Amino acid sequence: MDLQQHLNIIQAKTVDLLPLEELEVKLQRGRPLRIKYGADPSRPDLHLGHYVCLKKLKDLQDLGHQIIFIIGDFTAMIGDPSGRDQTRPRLSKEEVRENAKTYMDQVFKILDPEKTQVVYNSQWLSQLTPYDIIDLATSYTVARMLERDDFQKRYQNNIPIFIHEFLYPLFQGYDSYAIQADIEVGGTDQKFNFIVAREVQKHYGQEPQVILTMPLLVGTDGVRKMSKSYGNYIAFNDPPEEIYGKVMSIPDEVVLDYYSLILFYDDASLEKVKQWMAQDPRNTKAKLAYEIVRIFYSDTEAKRAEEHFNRVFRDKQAPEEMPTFTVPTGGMNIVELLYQAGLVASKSEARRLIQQRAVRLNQEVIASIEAVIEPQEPAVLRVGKRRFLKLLSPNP
RNA sequence: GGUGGGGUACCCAAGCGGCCAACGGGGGCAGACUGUAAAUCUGCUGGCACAGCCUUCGGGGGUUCGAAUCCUCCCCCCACCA
Repeated sequence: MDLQQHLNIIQAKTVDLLPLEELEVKLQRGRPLRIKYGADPSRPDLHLGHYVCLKKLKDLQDLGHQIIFIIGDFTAMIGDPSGRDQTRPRLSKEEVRENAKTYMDQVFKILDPEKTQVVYNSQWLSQLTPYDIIDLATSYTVARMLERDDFQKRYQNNIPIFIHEFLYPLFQGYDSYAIQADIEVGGTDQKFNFIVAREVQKHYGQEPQVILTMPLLVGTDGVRKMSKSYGNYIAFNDPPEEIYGKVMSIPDEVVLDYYSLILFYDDASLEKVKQWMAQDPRNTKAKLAYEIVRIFYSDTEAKRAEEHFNRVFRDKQAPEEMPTFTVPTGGMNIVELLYQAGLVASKSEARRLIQQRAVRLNQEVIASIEAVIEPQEPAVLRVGKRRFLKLLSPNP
């Protein structure tokens, strides 16, 4: 493979890749590059938004470069309050370890564990003395810190910025120095931090890293970026049917984004998807859903998820598998039953749903909150579109 | 350190002694329509033993027949000044 091909793969789907010249110089040396990726162990649930970067890491790994995964345990133990409203929970060492394990289990669905190095940044950050920290702090100015758009926004909107939040980008930069990163990969929201890292590396006389940012994936609401706190995410650990269903529910406008950033379709292929989308949006999306399930599971699971979806939502049949509940002899009040079976969070919710004609027993709407359900088989209770319960008779 | 403004349900935001489980918007849930898309229309959105009762308006104490609303102390946030 020549340099240009190599570069093309690295460059695919990136937003920033700079400075390009420095990357070329690094590549020309012929040695594997050290690729940094930072993980936040306070949020161990990975979702498709993370996948965009992981896919990039995977491609880099396949090109023979060394992936270095930094678990930001130091930050997690201190409790970084950035990202607005809530103070992040401070985690104990044990919790961090556990989260990190959960995190990496998911990562290794994509990356090759044999070729991935995992390190904890407390290893070096906790060694820093006040002297070291002040020295580190001389590598950047307050004015430049305030350039960061989220700081700027907060500053303008009277949302507090804490001193230590200025320190985090510096620590992140120190991470780059500590592991001698050649490239750092992350979402575009990380660009600022990556730039700070370059300054930090220079401060210590190290060759600065190249910045590689990936687009942020829009969430299932089609509006905001995918994020756990917005509840618009598709998690690595979601069951196959869940992933399939969530993909089917994304707005049409973002289907192309997903083909591009998850499946990494090139421009020519995307053009075809675009046409297909215009003709048959339903199946264009179904294909997407299938492929995404396949990434995290397998062909078999993807097939099963598809069948499940078609059965339940297209053909409006009950799913093959659903939770069960044994109705006691003599019957049970419907409100009580829904609550005890865990289909609703409270009895009030059960009453509301019944009054809204959202509860069905074998296709028949149950309209009265006084209704008593007798043991019978086969019987399927359904709440709304997606909550199902199989009723059983007590064993004689 | 001083002065002024502010903390209300998942989020934003009204209310400023009883008509307040608390206007309105967002989000969410449900129904109709669909491709479980979007858009649109409608209803719901604290709990329970549900024409009633219980808990909720930063925290504690108090005034009152009655407080999210008044007094007091405390905690937190913001702005300006120093």
